[in-house]
Amino acid sequence: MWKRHRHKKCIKEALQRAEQICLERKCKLTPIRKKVLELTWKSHKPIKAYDILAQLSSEDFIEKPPTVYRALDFLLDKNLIHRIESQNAYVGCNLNHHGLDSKFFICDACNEVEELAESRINKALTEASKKQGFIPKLVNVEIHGTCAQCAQQ
Amino acid sequence: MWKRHRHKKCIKEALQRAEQICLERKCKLTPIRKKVLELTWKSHKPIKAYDILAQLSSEDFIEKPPTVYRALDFLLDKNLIHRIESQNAYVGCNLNHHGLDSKFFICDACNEVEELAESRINKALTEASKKQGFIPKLVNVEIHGTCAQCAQQ
DNA sequence: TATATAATGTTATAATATAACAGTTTTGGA
DNA sequence: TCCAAAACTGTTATATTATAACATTATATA
Repeated sequence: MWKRHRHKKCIKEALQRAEQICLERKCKLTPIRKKVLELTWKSHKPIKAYDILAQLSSEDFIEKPPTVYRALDFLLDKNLIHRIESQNAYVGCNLNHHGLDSKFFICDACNEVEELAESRINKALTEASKKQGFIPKLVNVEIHGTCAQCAQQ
Repeated sequence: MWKRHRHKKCIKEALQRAEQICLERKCKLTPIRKKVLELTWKSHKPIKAYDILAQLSSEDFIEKPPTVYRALDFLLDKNLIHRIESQNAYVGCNLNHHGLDSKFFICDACNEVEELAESRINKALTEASKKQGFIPKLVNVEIHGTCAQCAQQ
């Protein structure tokens, strides 16, 4: 995704953020939830629920779908991960979501996903909503195409 | 969705557009495809593949999943319908898509969907892409919330 | 320590989608 | 016209994604 991207730092920061948010919201980052969060951060490619399942079962965890979906639901609720709707897959999030909007660039070549925090888009969406009399609660934007790295090649 | 909305007109126009597009693109709006298109236009609420299946089987059509998914794929390819990713459901489209972008208001109260043709949003998306060096091919925007009609009540 | 709440375990099944191959219809060219 | 290719549809089976429902265990706190 990015040149000279130190991914271990991403993961570490994500886990620290998660701990922080769980403190604030008085909930627990249990071993399963933590492990699932780590797996969504394994790379910047979205991971599928049943792939998470497979990874868990290759370790000491119990390997039934509800286990995974519960952990995913927990993490989604805390905005620690997002669901990429067009792929039925999940990816870690390191943004602070004030509004409930998520916007992604999804590279169809390398499958990496990058989340945007772009207020211009939000502004345009808000204005379009107002014009229509629509009251927005939750926004999801998925932009498929080719990322800068893949485009160079 | 809209006050005094004459829905039969929507359906009629959608079918005419479909015939037109099939002429231009030298493909056929077969009875199954036409029927599936009509079902996506039954209302402005997205319809699920297996609900289409159920409706088909209550008529003279064959009722197997591939039949439906093939028709849906055909219609999606021609931009005659769209898939609402957050609902695994399908809805008719009456816009002319120049770029491959689709943007929806989805009312969580009445479940009706309205498609936007809003160039300001496209512009913001294009600019954000350029800034990131990302080459967009296909954009999907789903805005959940409350529509004007439902908000009044 | 009792007990309520949260979290996890377990079984089963629902909902969504596609692979693979067989048969039929349509189309366009010899 | 008739043949071959392409497009379309039929059919069986199965893959993929997700949840319902209830049992058990851990944790927090009165």
